[in-house]
Amino acid sequence: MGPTSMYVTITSDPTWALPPQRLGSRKTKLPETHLKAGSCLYFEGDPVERLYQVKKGVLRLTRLLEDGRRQVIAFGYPTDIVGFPSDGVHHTDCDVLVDACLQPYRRSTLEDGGGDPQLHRDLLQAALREISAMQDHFMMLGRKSALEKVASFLCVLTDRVGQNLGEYKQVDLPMSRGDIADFLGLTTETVSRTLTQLRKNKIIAIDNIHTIIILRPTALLGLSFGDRD
Amino acid sequence: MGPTSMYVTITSDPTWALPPQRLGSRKTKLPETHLKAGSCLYFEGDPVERLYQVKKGVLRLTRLLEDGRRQVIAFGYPTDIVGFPSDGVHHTDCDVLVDACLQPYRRSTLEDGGGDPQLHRDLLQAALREISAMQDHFMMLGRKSALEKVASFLCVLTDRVGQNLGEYKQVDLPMSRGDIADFLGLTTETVSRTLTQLRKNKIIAIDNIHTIIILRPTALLGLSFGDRD
DNA sequence: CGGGTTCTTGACTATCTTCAACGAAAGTGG
DNA sequence: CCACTTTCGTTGAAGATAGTCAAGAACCCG
Repeated sequence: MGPTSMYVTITSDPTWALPPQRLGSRKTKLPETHLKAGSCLYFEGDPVERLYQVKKGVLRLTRLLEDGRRQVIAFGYPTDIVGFPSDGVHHTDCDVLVDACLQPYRRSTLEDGGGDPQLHRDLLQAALREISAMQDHFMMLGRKSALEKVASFLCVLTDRVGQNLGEYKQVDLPMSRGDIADFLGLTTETVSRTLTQLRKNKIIAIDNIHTIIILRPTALLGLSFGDRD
Repeated sequence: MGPTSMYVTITSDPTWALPPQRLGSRKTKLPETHLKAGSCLYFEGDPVERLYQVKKGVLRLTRLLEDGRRQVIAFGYPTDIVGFPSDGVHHTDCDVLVDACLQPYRRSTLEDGGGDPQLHRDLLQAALREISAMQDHFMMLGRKSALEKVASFLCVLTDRVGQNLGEYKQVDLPMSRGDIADFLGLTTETVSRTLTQLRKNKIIAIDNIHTIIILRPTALLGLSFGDRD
């Protein structure tokens, strides 16, 4: 997947496979930012000074409704870019889930090039990929069942940051069940039950709360598309 | 709301109120395109040659899952811009719901300026607004009830293209109930029943299938946020 | 008109949520 | 380092919301 925040979406688009590891040229590069888990990068409504490419760690982008309902918009993993402005301000909160290292870019680089045309192009492409990725996520939120959502989530995360263990795969879930629920439009209870169901069907194993072993990757992928279990 | 496709989202962002009616300067402008209802502007997977600003009419952007499930991504109303590319191809289908007149722009204008910096900036801003609007729509799809979704939909559409009739308002729904359902992540039956419920509670009146009168705009807005009816 | 599509309505069902309890894990202060 | 507290995760039972299936009504188009 490309240099844009992570959406849990099954896409077979092969052009996403090779994200540029380093954007633009090196002139007047801003220093990297290091942030501890639990800290906050920005809040909804803050004026945008910088965009950030995640180098290490995991971020969480959220939006809140007045009555407290919450939607996790995306998780930001390495190579992702977060902080696209709209009318000059942030439209999500952004918190750090896992100690992070971020490369900041000036907002002006996105908006008028700011003397680095290559970086300008890269940031724009990242924004366009973001739009496409969000469209995929619409399908997930609007049209998939709880099982399909959770299966999709595990598949995408495993593809991006999982490890191969022979025929099995393993993936770390640094976020809480509540975060996953708010990302998928479910409740924590439903996420928990769905994981249990996958475990009982021997599709996955739950090594510890934050570490999932994918016992049958192909079966899980099938479930994410709605194949009968 | 700004020059980006319509998402049904309640946002109080005041900066969205004044979309530029004409983007960029006039040099080498492409001729407007006229399309009949029922025709198709592009399909998912088509290479992107042009972006389009809707001048008149209504477009529908959709995405399909292999098994036929469908998600309407957005409806395109006048001032909206549709057709943002990702990796050079379209990621939705785009059909015409109401006879449309479109202003095309070269893809290169978005991607490298193409000799018109102002237009380049405007298109980029439209893309960034699109991201923000989609984030709002996530909240709708993931966290709102059927009643809240339908109420939100009516409110946003009325704000954008409704007419004032004294204390009442009126709005045209050129799309089918199925389109609304696929936009909101519901079934046609649920959309229909929810409209009936609003009618029975005297919040709206259904003049004809495609014309809704908002009898109590404030009450409807309340429902869209989850106030008790 | 007449036939096909779309919309509405009803009865029933399934899925997911809610509420509640319990257990496990993690954080805190002695 | 351990006991205490709190948060987080799992599970169960009950309930609500929205989906499914089916039929009839309204609308549209030739």
